[in-house]
Amino acid sequence: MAQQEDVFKKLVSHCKEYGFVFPSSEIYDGLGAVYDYGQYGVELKNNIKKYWWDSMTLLNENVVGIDSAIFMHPTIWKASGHVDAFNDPLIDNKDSKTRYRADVLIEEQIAKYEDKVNKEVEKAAKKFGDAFDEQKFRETNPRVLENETKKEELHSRFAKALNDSNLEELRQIIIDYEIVCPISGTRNWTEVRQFNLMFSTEMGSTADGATKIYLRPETAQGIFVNFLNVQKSGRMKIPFGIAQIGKAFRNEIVARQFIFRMREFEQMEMQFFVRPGEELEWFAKWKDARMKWHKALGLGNEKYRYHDHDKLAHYANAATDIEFHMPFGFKEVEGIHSRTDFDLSSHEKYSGKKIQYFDPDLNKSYVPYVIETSIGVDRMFLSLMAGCYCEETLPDGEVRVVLRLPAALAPVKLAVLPLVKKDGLPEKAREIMDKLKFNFNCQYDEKDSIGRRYRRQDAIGTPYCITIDHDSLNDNCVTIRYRDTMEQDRVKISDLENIIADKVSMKNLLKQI
RNA sequence: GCGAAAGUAGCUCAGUUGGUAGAGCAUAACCUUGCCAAGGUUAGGGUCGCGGGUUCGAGUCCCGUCUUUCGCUCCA
Repeated sequence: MAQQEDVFKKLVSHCKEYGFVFPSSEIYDGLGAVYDYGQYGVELKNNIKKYWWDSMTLLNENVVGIDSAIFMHPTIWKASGHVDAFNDPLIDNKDSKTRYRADVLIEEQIAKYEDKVNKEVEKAAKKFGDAFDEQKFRETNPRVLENETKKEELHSRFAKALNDSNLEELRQIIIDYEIVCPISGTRNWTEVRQFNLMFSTEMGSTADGATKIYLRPETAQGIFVNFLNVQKSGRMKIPFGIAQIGKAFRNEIVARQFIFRMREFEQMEMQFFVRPGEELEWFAKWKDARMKWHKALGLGNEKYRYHDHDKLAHYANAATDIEFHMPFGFKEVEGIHSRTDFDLSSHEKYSGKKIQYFDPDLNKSYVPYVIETSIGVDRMFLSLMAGCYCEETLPDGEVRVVLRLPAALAPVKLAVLPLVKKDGLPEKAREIMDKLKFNFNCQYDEKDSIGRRYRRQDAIGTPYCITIDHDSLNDNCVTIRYRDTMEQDRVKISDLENIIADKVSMKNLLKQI
């Protein structure tokens, strides 16, 4: 484990040192759990997105893409369940380190007062037998009266605090009524906090006319609310899917582990609409298809596994994760969920619009069922970095740091290196650069010894280097050096374009799915 | 959020009982070599996370704060 943490630390350093990922706002001490992608990071990230997008929209005739806005009508988040599901006032006991819902703690206290009253009444009833006048006892017994008063005071304060969403008052109530933690028995409480996982902002330029809107916590809802638009304008027939890549935002309580859990992140989601009753069949199909997509990258099949959910979310009838072996253990990279008709039905209800599909084969209308595949771009990025980062000891004992990224995803495809920076070699190299730069991300480097330049390219995952030497000027050939094997071939300059194009093509990757 | 540890150059780190900052690698320029890092000369780069306090004097001691990492907690 210590060794794995070590690898993780090295990976984070490597990401920063070589321009893949930087902490956000670093010169201002950073911003919690927000990161920026650097010059190589953005290339890798774009390539990941292209790999996914092409695998969805090119390989599946019945999957099309959209790009919906981040801002959406606030009622959408009521329909999806996001507004209500995460609105509880929470408080922590510092001694037992246990988190409670503040409202539940207070309600329990109210119940305790009621219990006390009831016990007094029971006791008296036993004692006095038939002669017991409960009404009178309740009105006169000092202990009953005391508890009743407390209960009522507490209840009205509590109701008012809840109504006003007054979190400080909730805490004050807990302190005033000496409510203790059931585990530690202490009253060492934190502040009461409301954890809403959605970020909100205001739309509208005047303060009083502004509407509270949310930054989307998932991209899926943008697909659901456009279901009819796409289905009708694209003449889509069920089964069909809608894919989308975009930013999502979650105000995580604890965001950690580098880019694994961020507050601003990017999702690649595909919602596949199917006939009711056929959803589990499609669920199995997508589960399989998505795993193939991952394994085609060649990071090693043993690094992936499924994690089937036993406990299902309110909307799902089947769910599984694809987990990747990160340096800190197997972690979720992608989720595949059978979401039933929960979302579309809910939007029907809240919008008042019929959201159904007329199925000519069945000759009837229905609300389609949905299979969702949802993958985090940033997690995918991290799994690639983790899976490809390699410190290799060469036969002479020297250590080589190499990023064995799939060629199709590598930020830089080709480095063009004159063996020496004189004798017309740089000029020849520039000539080759100018021919190839339209096809691939190429990098020219003439600084330092050739060996050192190879290592620099290894560190950013450049799969191919070509070296222009003195012979090149006469025979129009260059050596091509392979990142993974460090072997070299001599090839014609005129063949370079085709050779490299084939090696870095996304097509060859997609064919393996 | 609670608890623990850490924060000094782009990266990894050193810095003695408190006396105004160093190394290796990296970067840039020039010279030299030329197919797998670490040749020579030179240069740039740090208000020691930030703010207060103690002191004649703080990278060092104290307090606060921010950030990061780990554990717990949470995770549609």
